[in-house]
This record gives sequence, C-alpha cells and structure tokens, in this order.
Amino acid sequence: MQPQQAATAHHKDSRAAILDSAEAAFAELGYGGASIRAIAREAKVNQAMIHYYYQNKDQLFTAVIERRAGEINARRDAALERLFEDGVPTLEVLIEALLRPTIEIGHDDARGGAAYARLIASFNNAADERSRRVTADNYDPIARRSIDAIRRVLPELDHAAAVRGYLFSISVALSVMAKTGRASRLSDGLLDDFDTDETVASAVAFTCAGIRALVKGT
Amino acid sequence: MQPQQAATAHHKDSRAAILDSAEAAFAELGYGGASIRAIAREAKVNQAMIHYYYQNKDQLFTAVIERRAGEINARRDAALERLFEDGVPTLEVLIEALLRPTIEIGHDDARGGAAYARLIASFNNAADERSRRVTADNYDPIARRSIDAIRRVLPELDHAAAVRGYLFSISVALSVMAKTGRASRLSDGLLDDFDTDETVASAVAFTCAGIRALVKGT
DNA sequence: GGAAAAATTAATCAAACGTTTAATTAACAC
DNA sequence: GTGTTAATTAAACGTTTGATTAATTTTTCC
Repeated sequence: MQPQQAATAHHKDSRAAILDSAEAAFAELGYGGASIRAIAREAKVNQAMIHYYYQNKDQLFTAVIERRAGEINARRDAALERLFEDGVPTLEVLIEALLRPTIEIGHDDARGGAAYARLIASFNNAADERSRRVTADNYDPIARRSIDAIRRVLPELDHAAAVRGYLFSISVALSVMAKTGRASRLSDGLLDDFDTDETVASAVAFTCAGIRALVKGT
Repeated sequence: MQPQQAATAHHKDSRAAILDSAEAAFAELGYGGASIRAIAREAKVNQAMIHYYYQNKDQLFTAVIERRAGEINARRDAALERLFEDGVPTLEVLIEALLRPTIEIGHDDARGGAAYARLIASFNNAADERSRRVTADNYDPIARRSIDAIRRVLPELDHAAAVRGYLFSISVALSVMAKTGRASRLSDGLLDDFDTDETVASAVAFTCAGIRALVKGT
C-alpha cells in the first residue's frame, strides 16, 4: 500500500533524502548513468526504499523534476500576477521576473539547487522521450502564460516571434544556471559563475534587447 | 551466406557506420543510456568491432564528437579569415558566420546532422567530466578566436562582456538545433523547427541585439 | 599463390543493473 | 498490551552491461 507521511523525528525524511541524492546523481551522470544503487547509498537508505516510494527509476526521475518545477512555477505565477496588478510593466521588469526564480534556484547551493540547475539545463534541449515529457508536463503551461505576458508588454511582437523570444531567453538563462565553469575559463577568471546579480543583469539585458529585435520590420 | 557481391561496398567503412550509429544513440539516450550492443546492432557490425576500432565507450564518444567538431571548426575558421580579409565586418555578418555552420549541421538530416545537433546541445550545458572535457578540447579554441573577433567588431565591449555575449549566442543557436518540437508546440504550429533560414535569421537578430546591449553604459 | 596484416566473428567474462521478494523492525490507534 | 500498518532490511532475481578472448575470414602486397 502507499506509505503515509511519517517523517519521524528520529530519521530525517527518507523520501527527501532520496530525491536530493537522485537529483545530484541525475545531474552529474545523466539518467542512464545514474544508478539506483549509488543513489540509495548516497541517500543512506536501503536500495529497496527507492522502489517502495517511487516504484521505478522513471517515476523517481519525474518526482525529482516535479519537486523543483512546482516551486519555480509558483514563484513565476506569483510574479506575473503581481506585475500586472497595476498596469503593464516594462519588458525588463517582466523578463527579470521570469528568469530570476530559475536562475536563483540554480545558485542556491545550500538547498542543492545547483544540481537541479544542471539537470534542467541538460534535459531542456534533450530529445529523448522522457525529457520531452517532463518538459511538456512541467514547463509548457507556465511557458504559455509567460509568452502571453510578453505579448501584452510588447504588442507589436507577433505570436511566433514571442515564442522564439521566450525560448531564446530560457535558453540563455539555463546556460548561466549550468555553471560548467566555462565562462570563467574563457574569460581567464574575469567572469564568475557564482555572481548571481551580475549574471541575472547580463541575461536580462541580453534577452530584452534580443526580444525587441524580433519585432517585425526592425 | 548471403551473396557477397555488394559486401565490400556494404561494410567498406565500418568505422563510419559505427560513428553514425553511436551518434544517434548518444543523442537519443545519453551516454549512459546508449549501449555498445545496440550501437553495434544498428550499425550492422559485430559488437567487438567497436572495441577493435575505438578501444572503449569513452573513446567512441570522443570520436563521435571530434568528427563533427572538426568540420564545424574548419568552416568557422574559414569564415573568420574571409570576413576580416578586407576590413572589419558588421556584427550581424560575423555572428551569422559563427552560428550558421553550427545550425546548418543540425539541419542536415541527410548526413545525420540532426542527431549530432541534439547531442551537442545536450552536452554543452552538461556538468559531467566527460562533457566538460570534450567541450574544452573541441570548442574552447574556436570560442576564443570567435570572442576575439567579436571584440574587433565591437571594441566598446569589454572582454568579460564579449565572453558572455558569445556564450549566450551559442546557447541560443544550440537551442534551435535541438529541434525538440517545443517551438512548434508552443506556437500551435506557427513555428517550424526545420525552416533553417528563418531560424538562422531569428537567432542572428536576437543575439546581435543582445550583444550590443552588453556594452557598458547603455 | 602464399605469407602477413587487417577485419570480422561467436563465445564468454565478471560486474553492474533495475527490480522483486520475504522477513523484520518501528510507529501508531485503541 | 494487542493488532495493524508503515518503514526498513538483506538477499536474491534475471538481464544487461562493457570488455576480452581466441579463432576465422577477408584483404593486401610481393
């Protein structure tokens, strides 16, 4: 039968420990490279516990994504609602509100956000059935709302261009989330993957100018 | 046995057949998810042939990347040299020259480019040691030359901003290479992942405006 | 045409994989 | 306390994995 929420004071919640460990493993090694055994070992739980709570590897992966996607989507929705409360915001304010939750989670090392950042960055462009499924399920709805918001702020932009602009912007945001160390390497240390404010500012400036350039006849 | 009249022509190039099959498998399933056995089966080759030619899975992966990276780098270098032959080109011309080889390979279905596109898109943001290694080995040198070229075209851009601009641009280009079908889905069919010219034009317009926005004090 | 080298094959290896089972311990309701 | 259910465990399941072996065929070259 399905377990109930137990989480005794004695043992830290095993389910969360499994998700944390799985998140790190999937991010570091990919879905196929991460093994249930290694995930269980890292989470300090018996290997059968993973099947007890998540049935199989695929559903474990799904659970990892859903946990973070829920938070990101909630923060984005709240920002969207707030921004349009009194009037139409500028494109810069809107884009920053859309990108910041994503980028900040990736910089929240204390809560393991860095691992999720690498994970989402790797499956966002992935073509396998599983990646497409979790993207469509967890990120398409908020994507549609975000695209609508962009069009309200920039009515001259046609629908197709708004979709392009949104996807380009997300791609830029994810590239800075991944923190592969490449920026630092190519800039000989001038750039720092971990400076959130400077990173967000650059990404917002870049993508806003890019979106405006997609307006027809410019 | 089968009539062997075409045998020579058939397995004339087992090495290429293996690389083609491996490229598709790595792109579709990831490094860990792709199996040597499945790769051999798809390439119509005995599985020991893969170790005969490429020693092990890691070196097979490296060989898959190197084959395409060599071509992309050669085309990019040629374009760079040509562009600066007589004077300094515009940013648009430069960026298009940098992005086009990458995007076009991804659209060259006949030569299996679509698989490589998904592959490079997935490991570009990946954090595992292998992905970082092949990125550094195969794409860092051309990246440095490209960044220098951007700075010659746009001298007001400082080095760090040029690195940012380059990485953002590559990220945008890779996102359209992956062709996950998401653009079409989110635009309700208005956008087509396979329209190369329109895709390149959008990516160039977006990234050039983005790079200009990274100039200090604008 | 025959020796040498390259290419290809089937068979096998130990290790690791995801998953399942059956038994045991811990927690809770009454 | 007793009974019930959730949580946890060790062991094993059958399969697949990357890799290696040794034998055999095909090609190359003189």
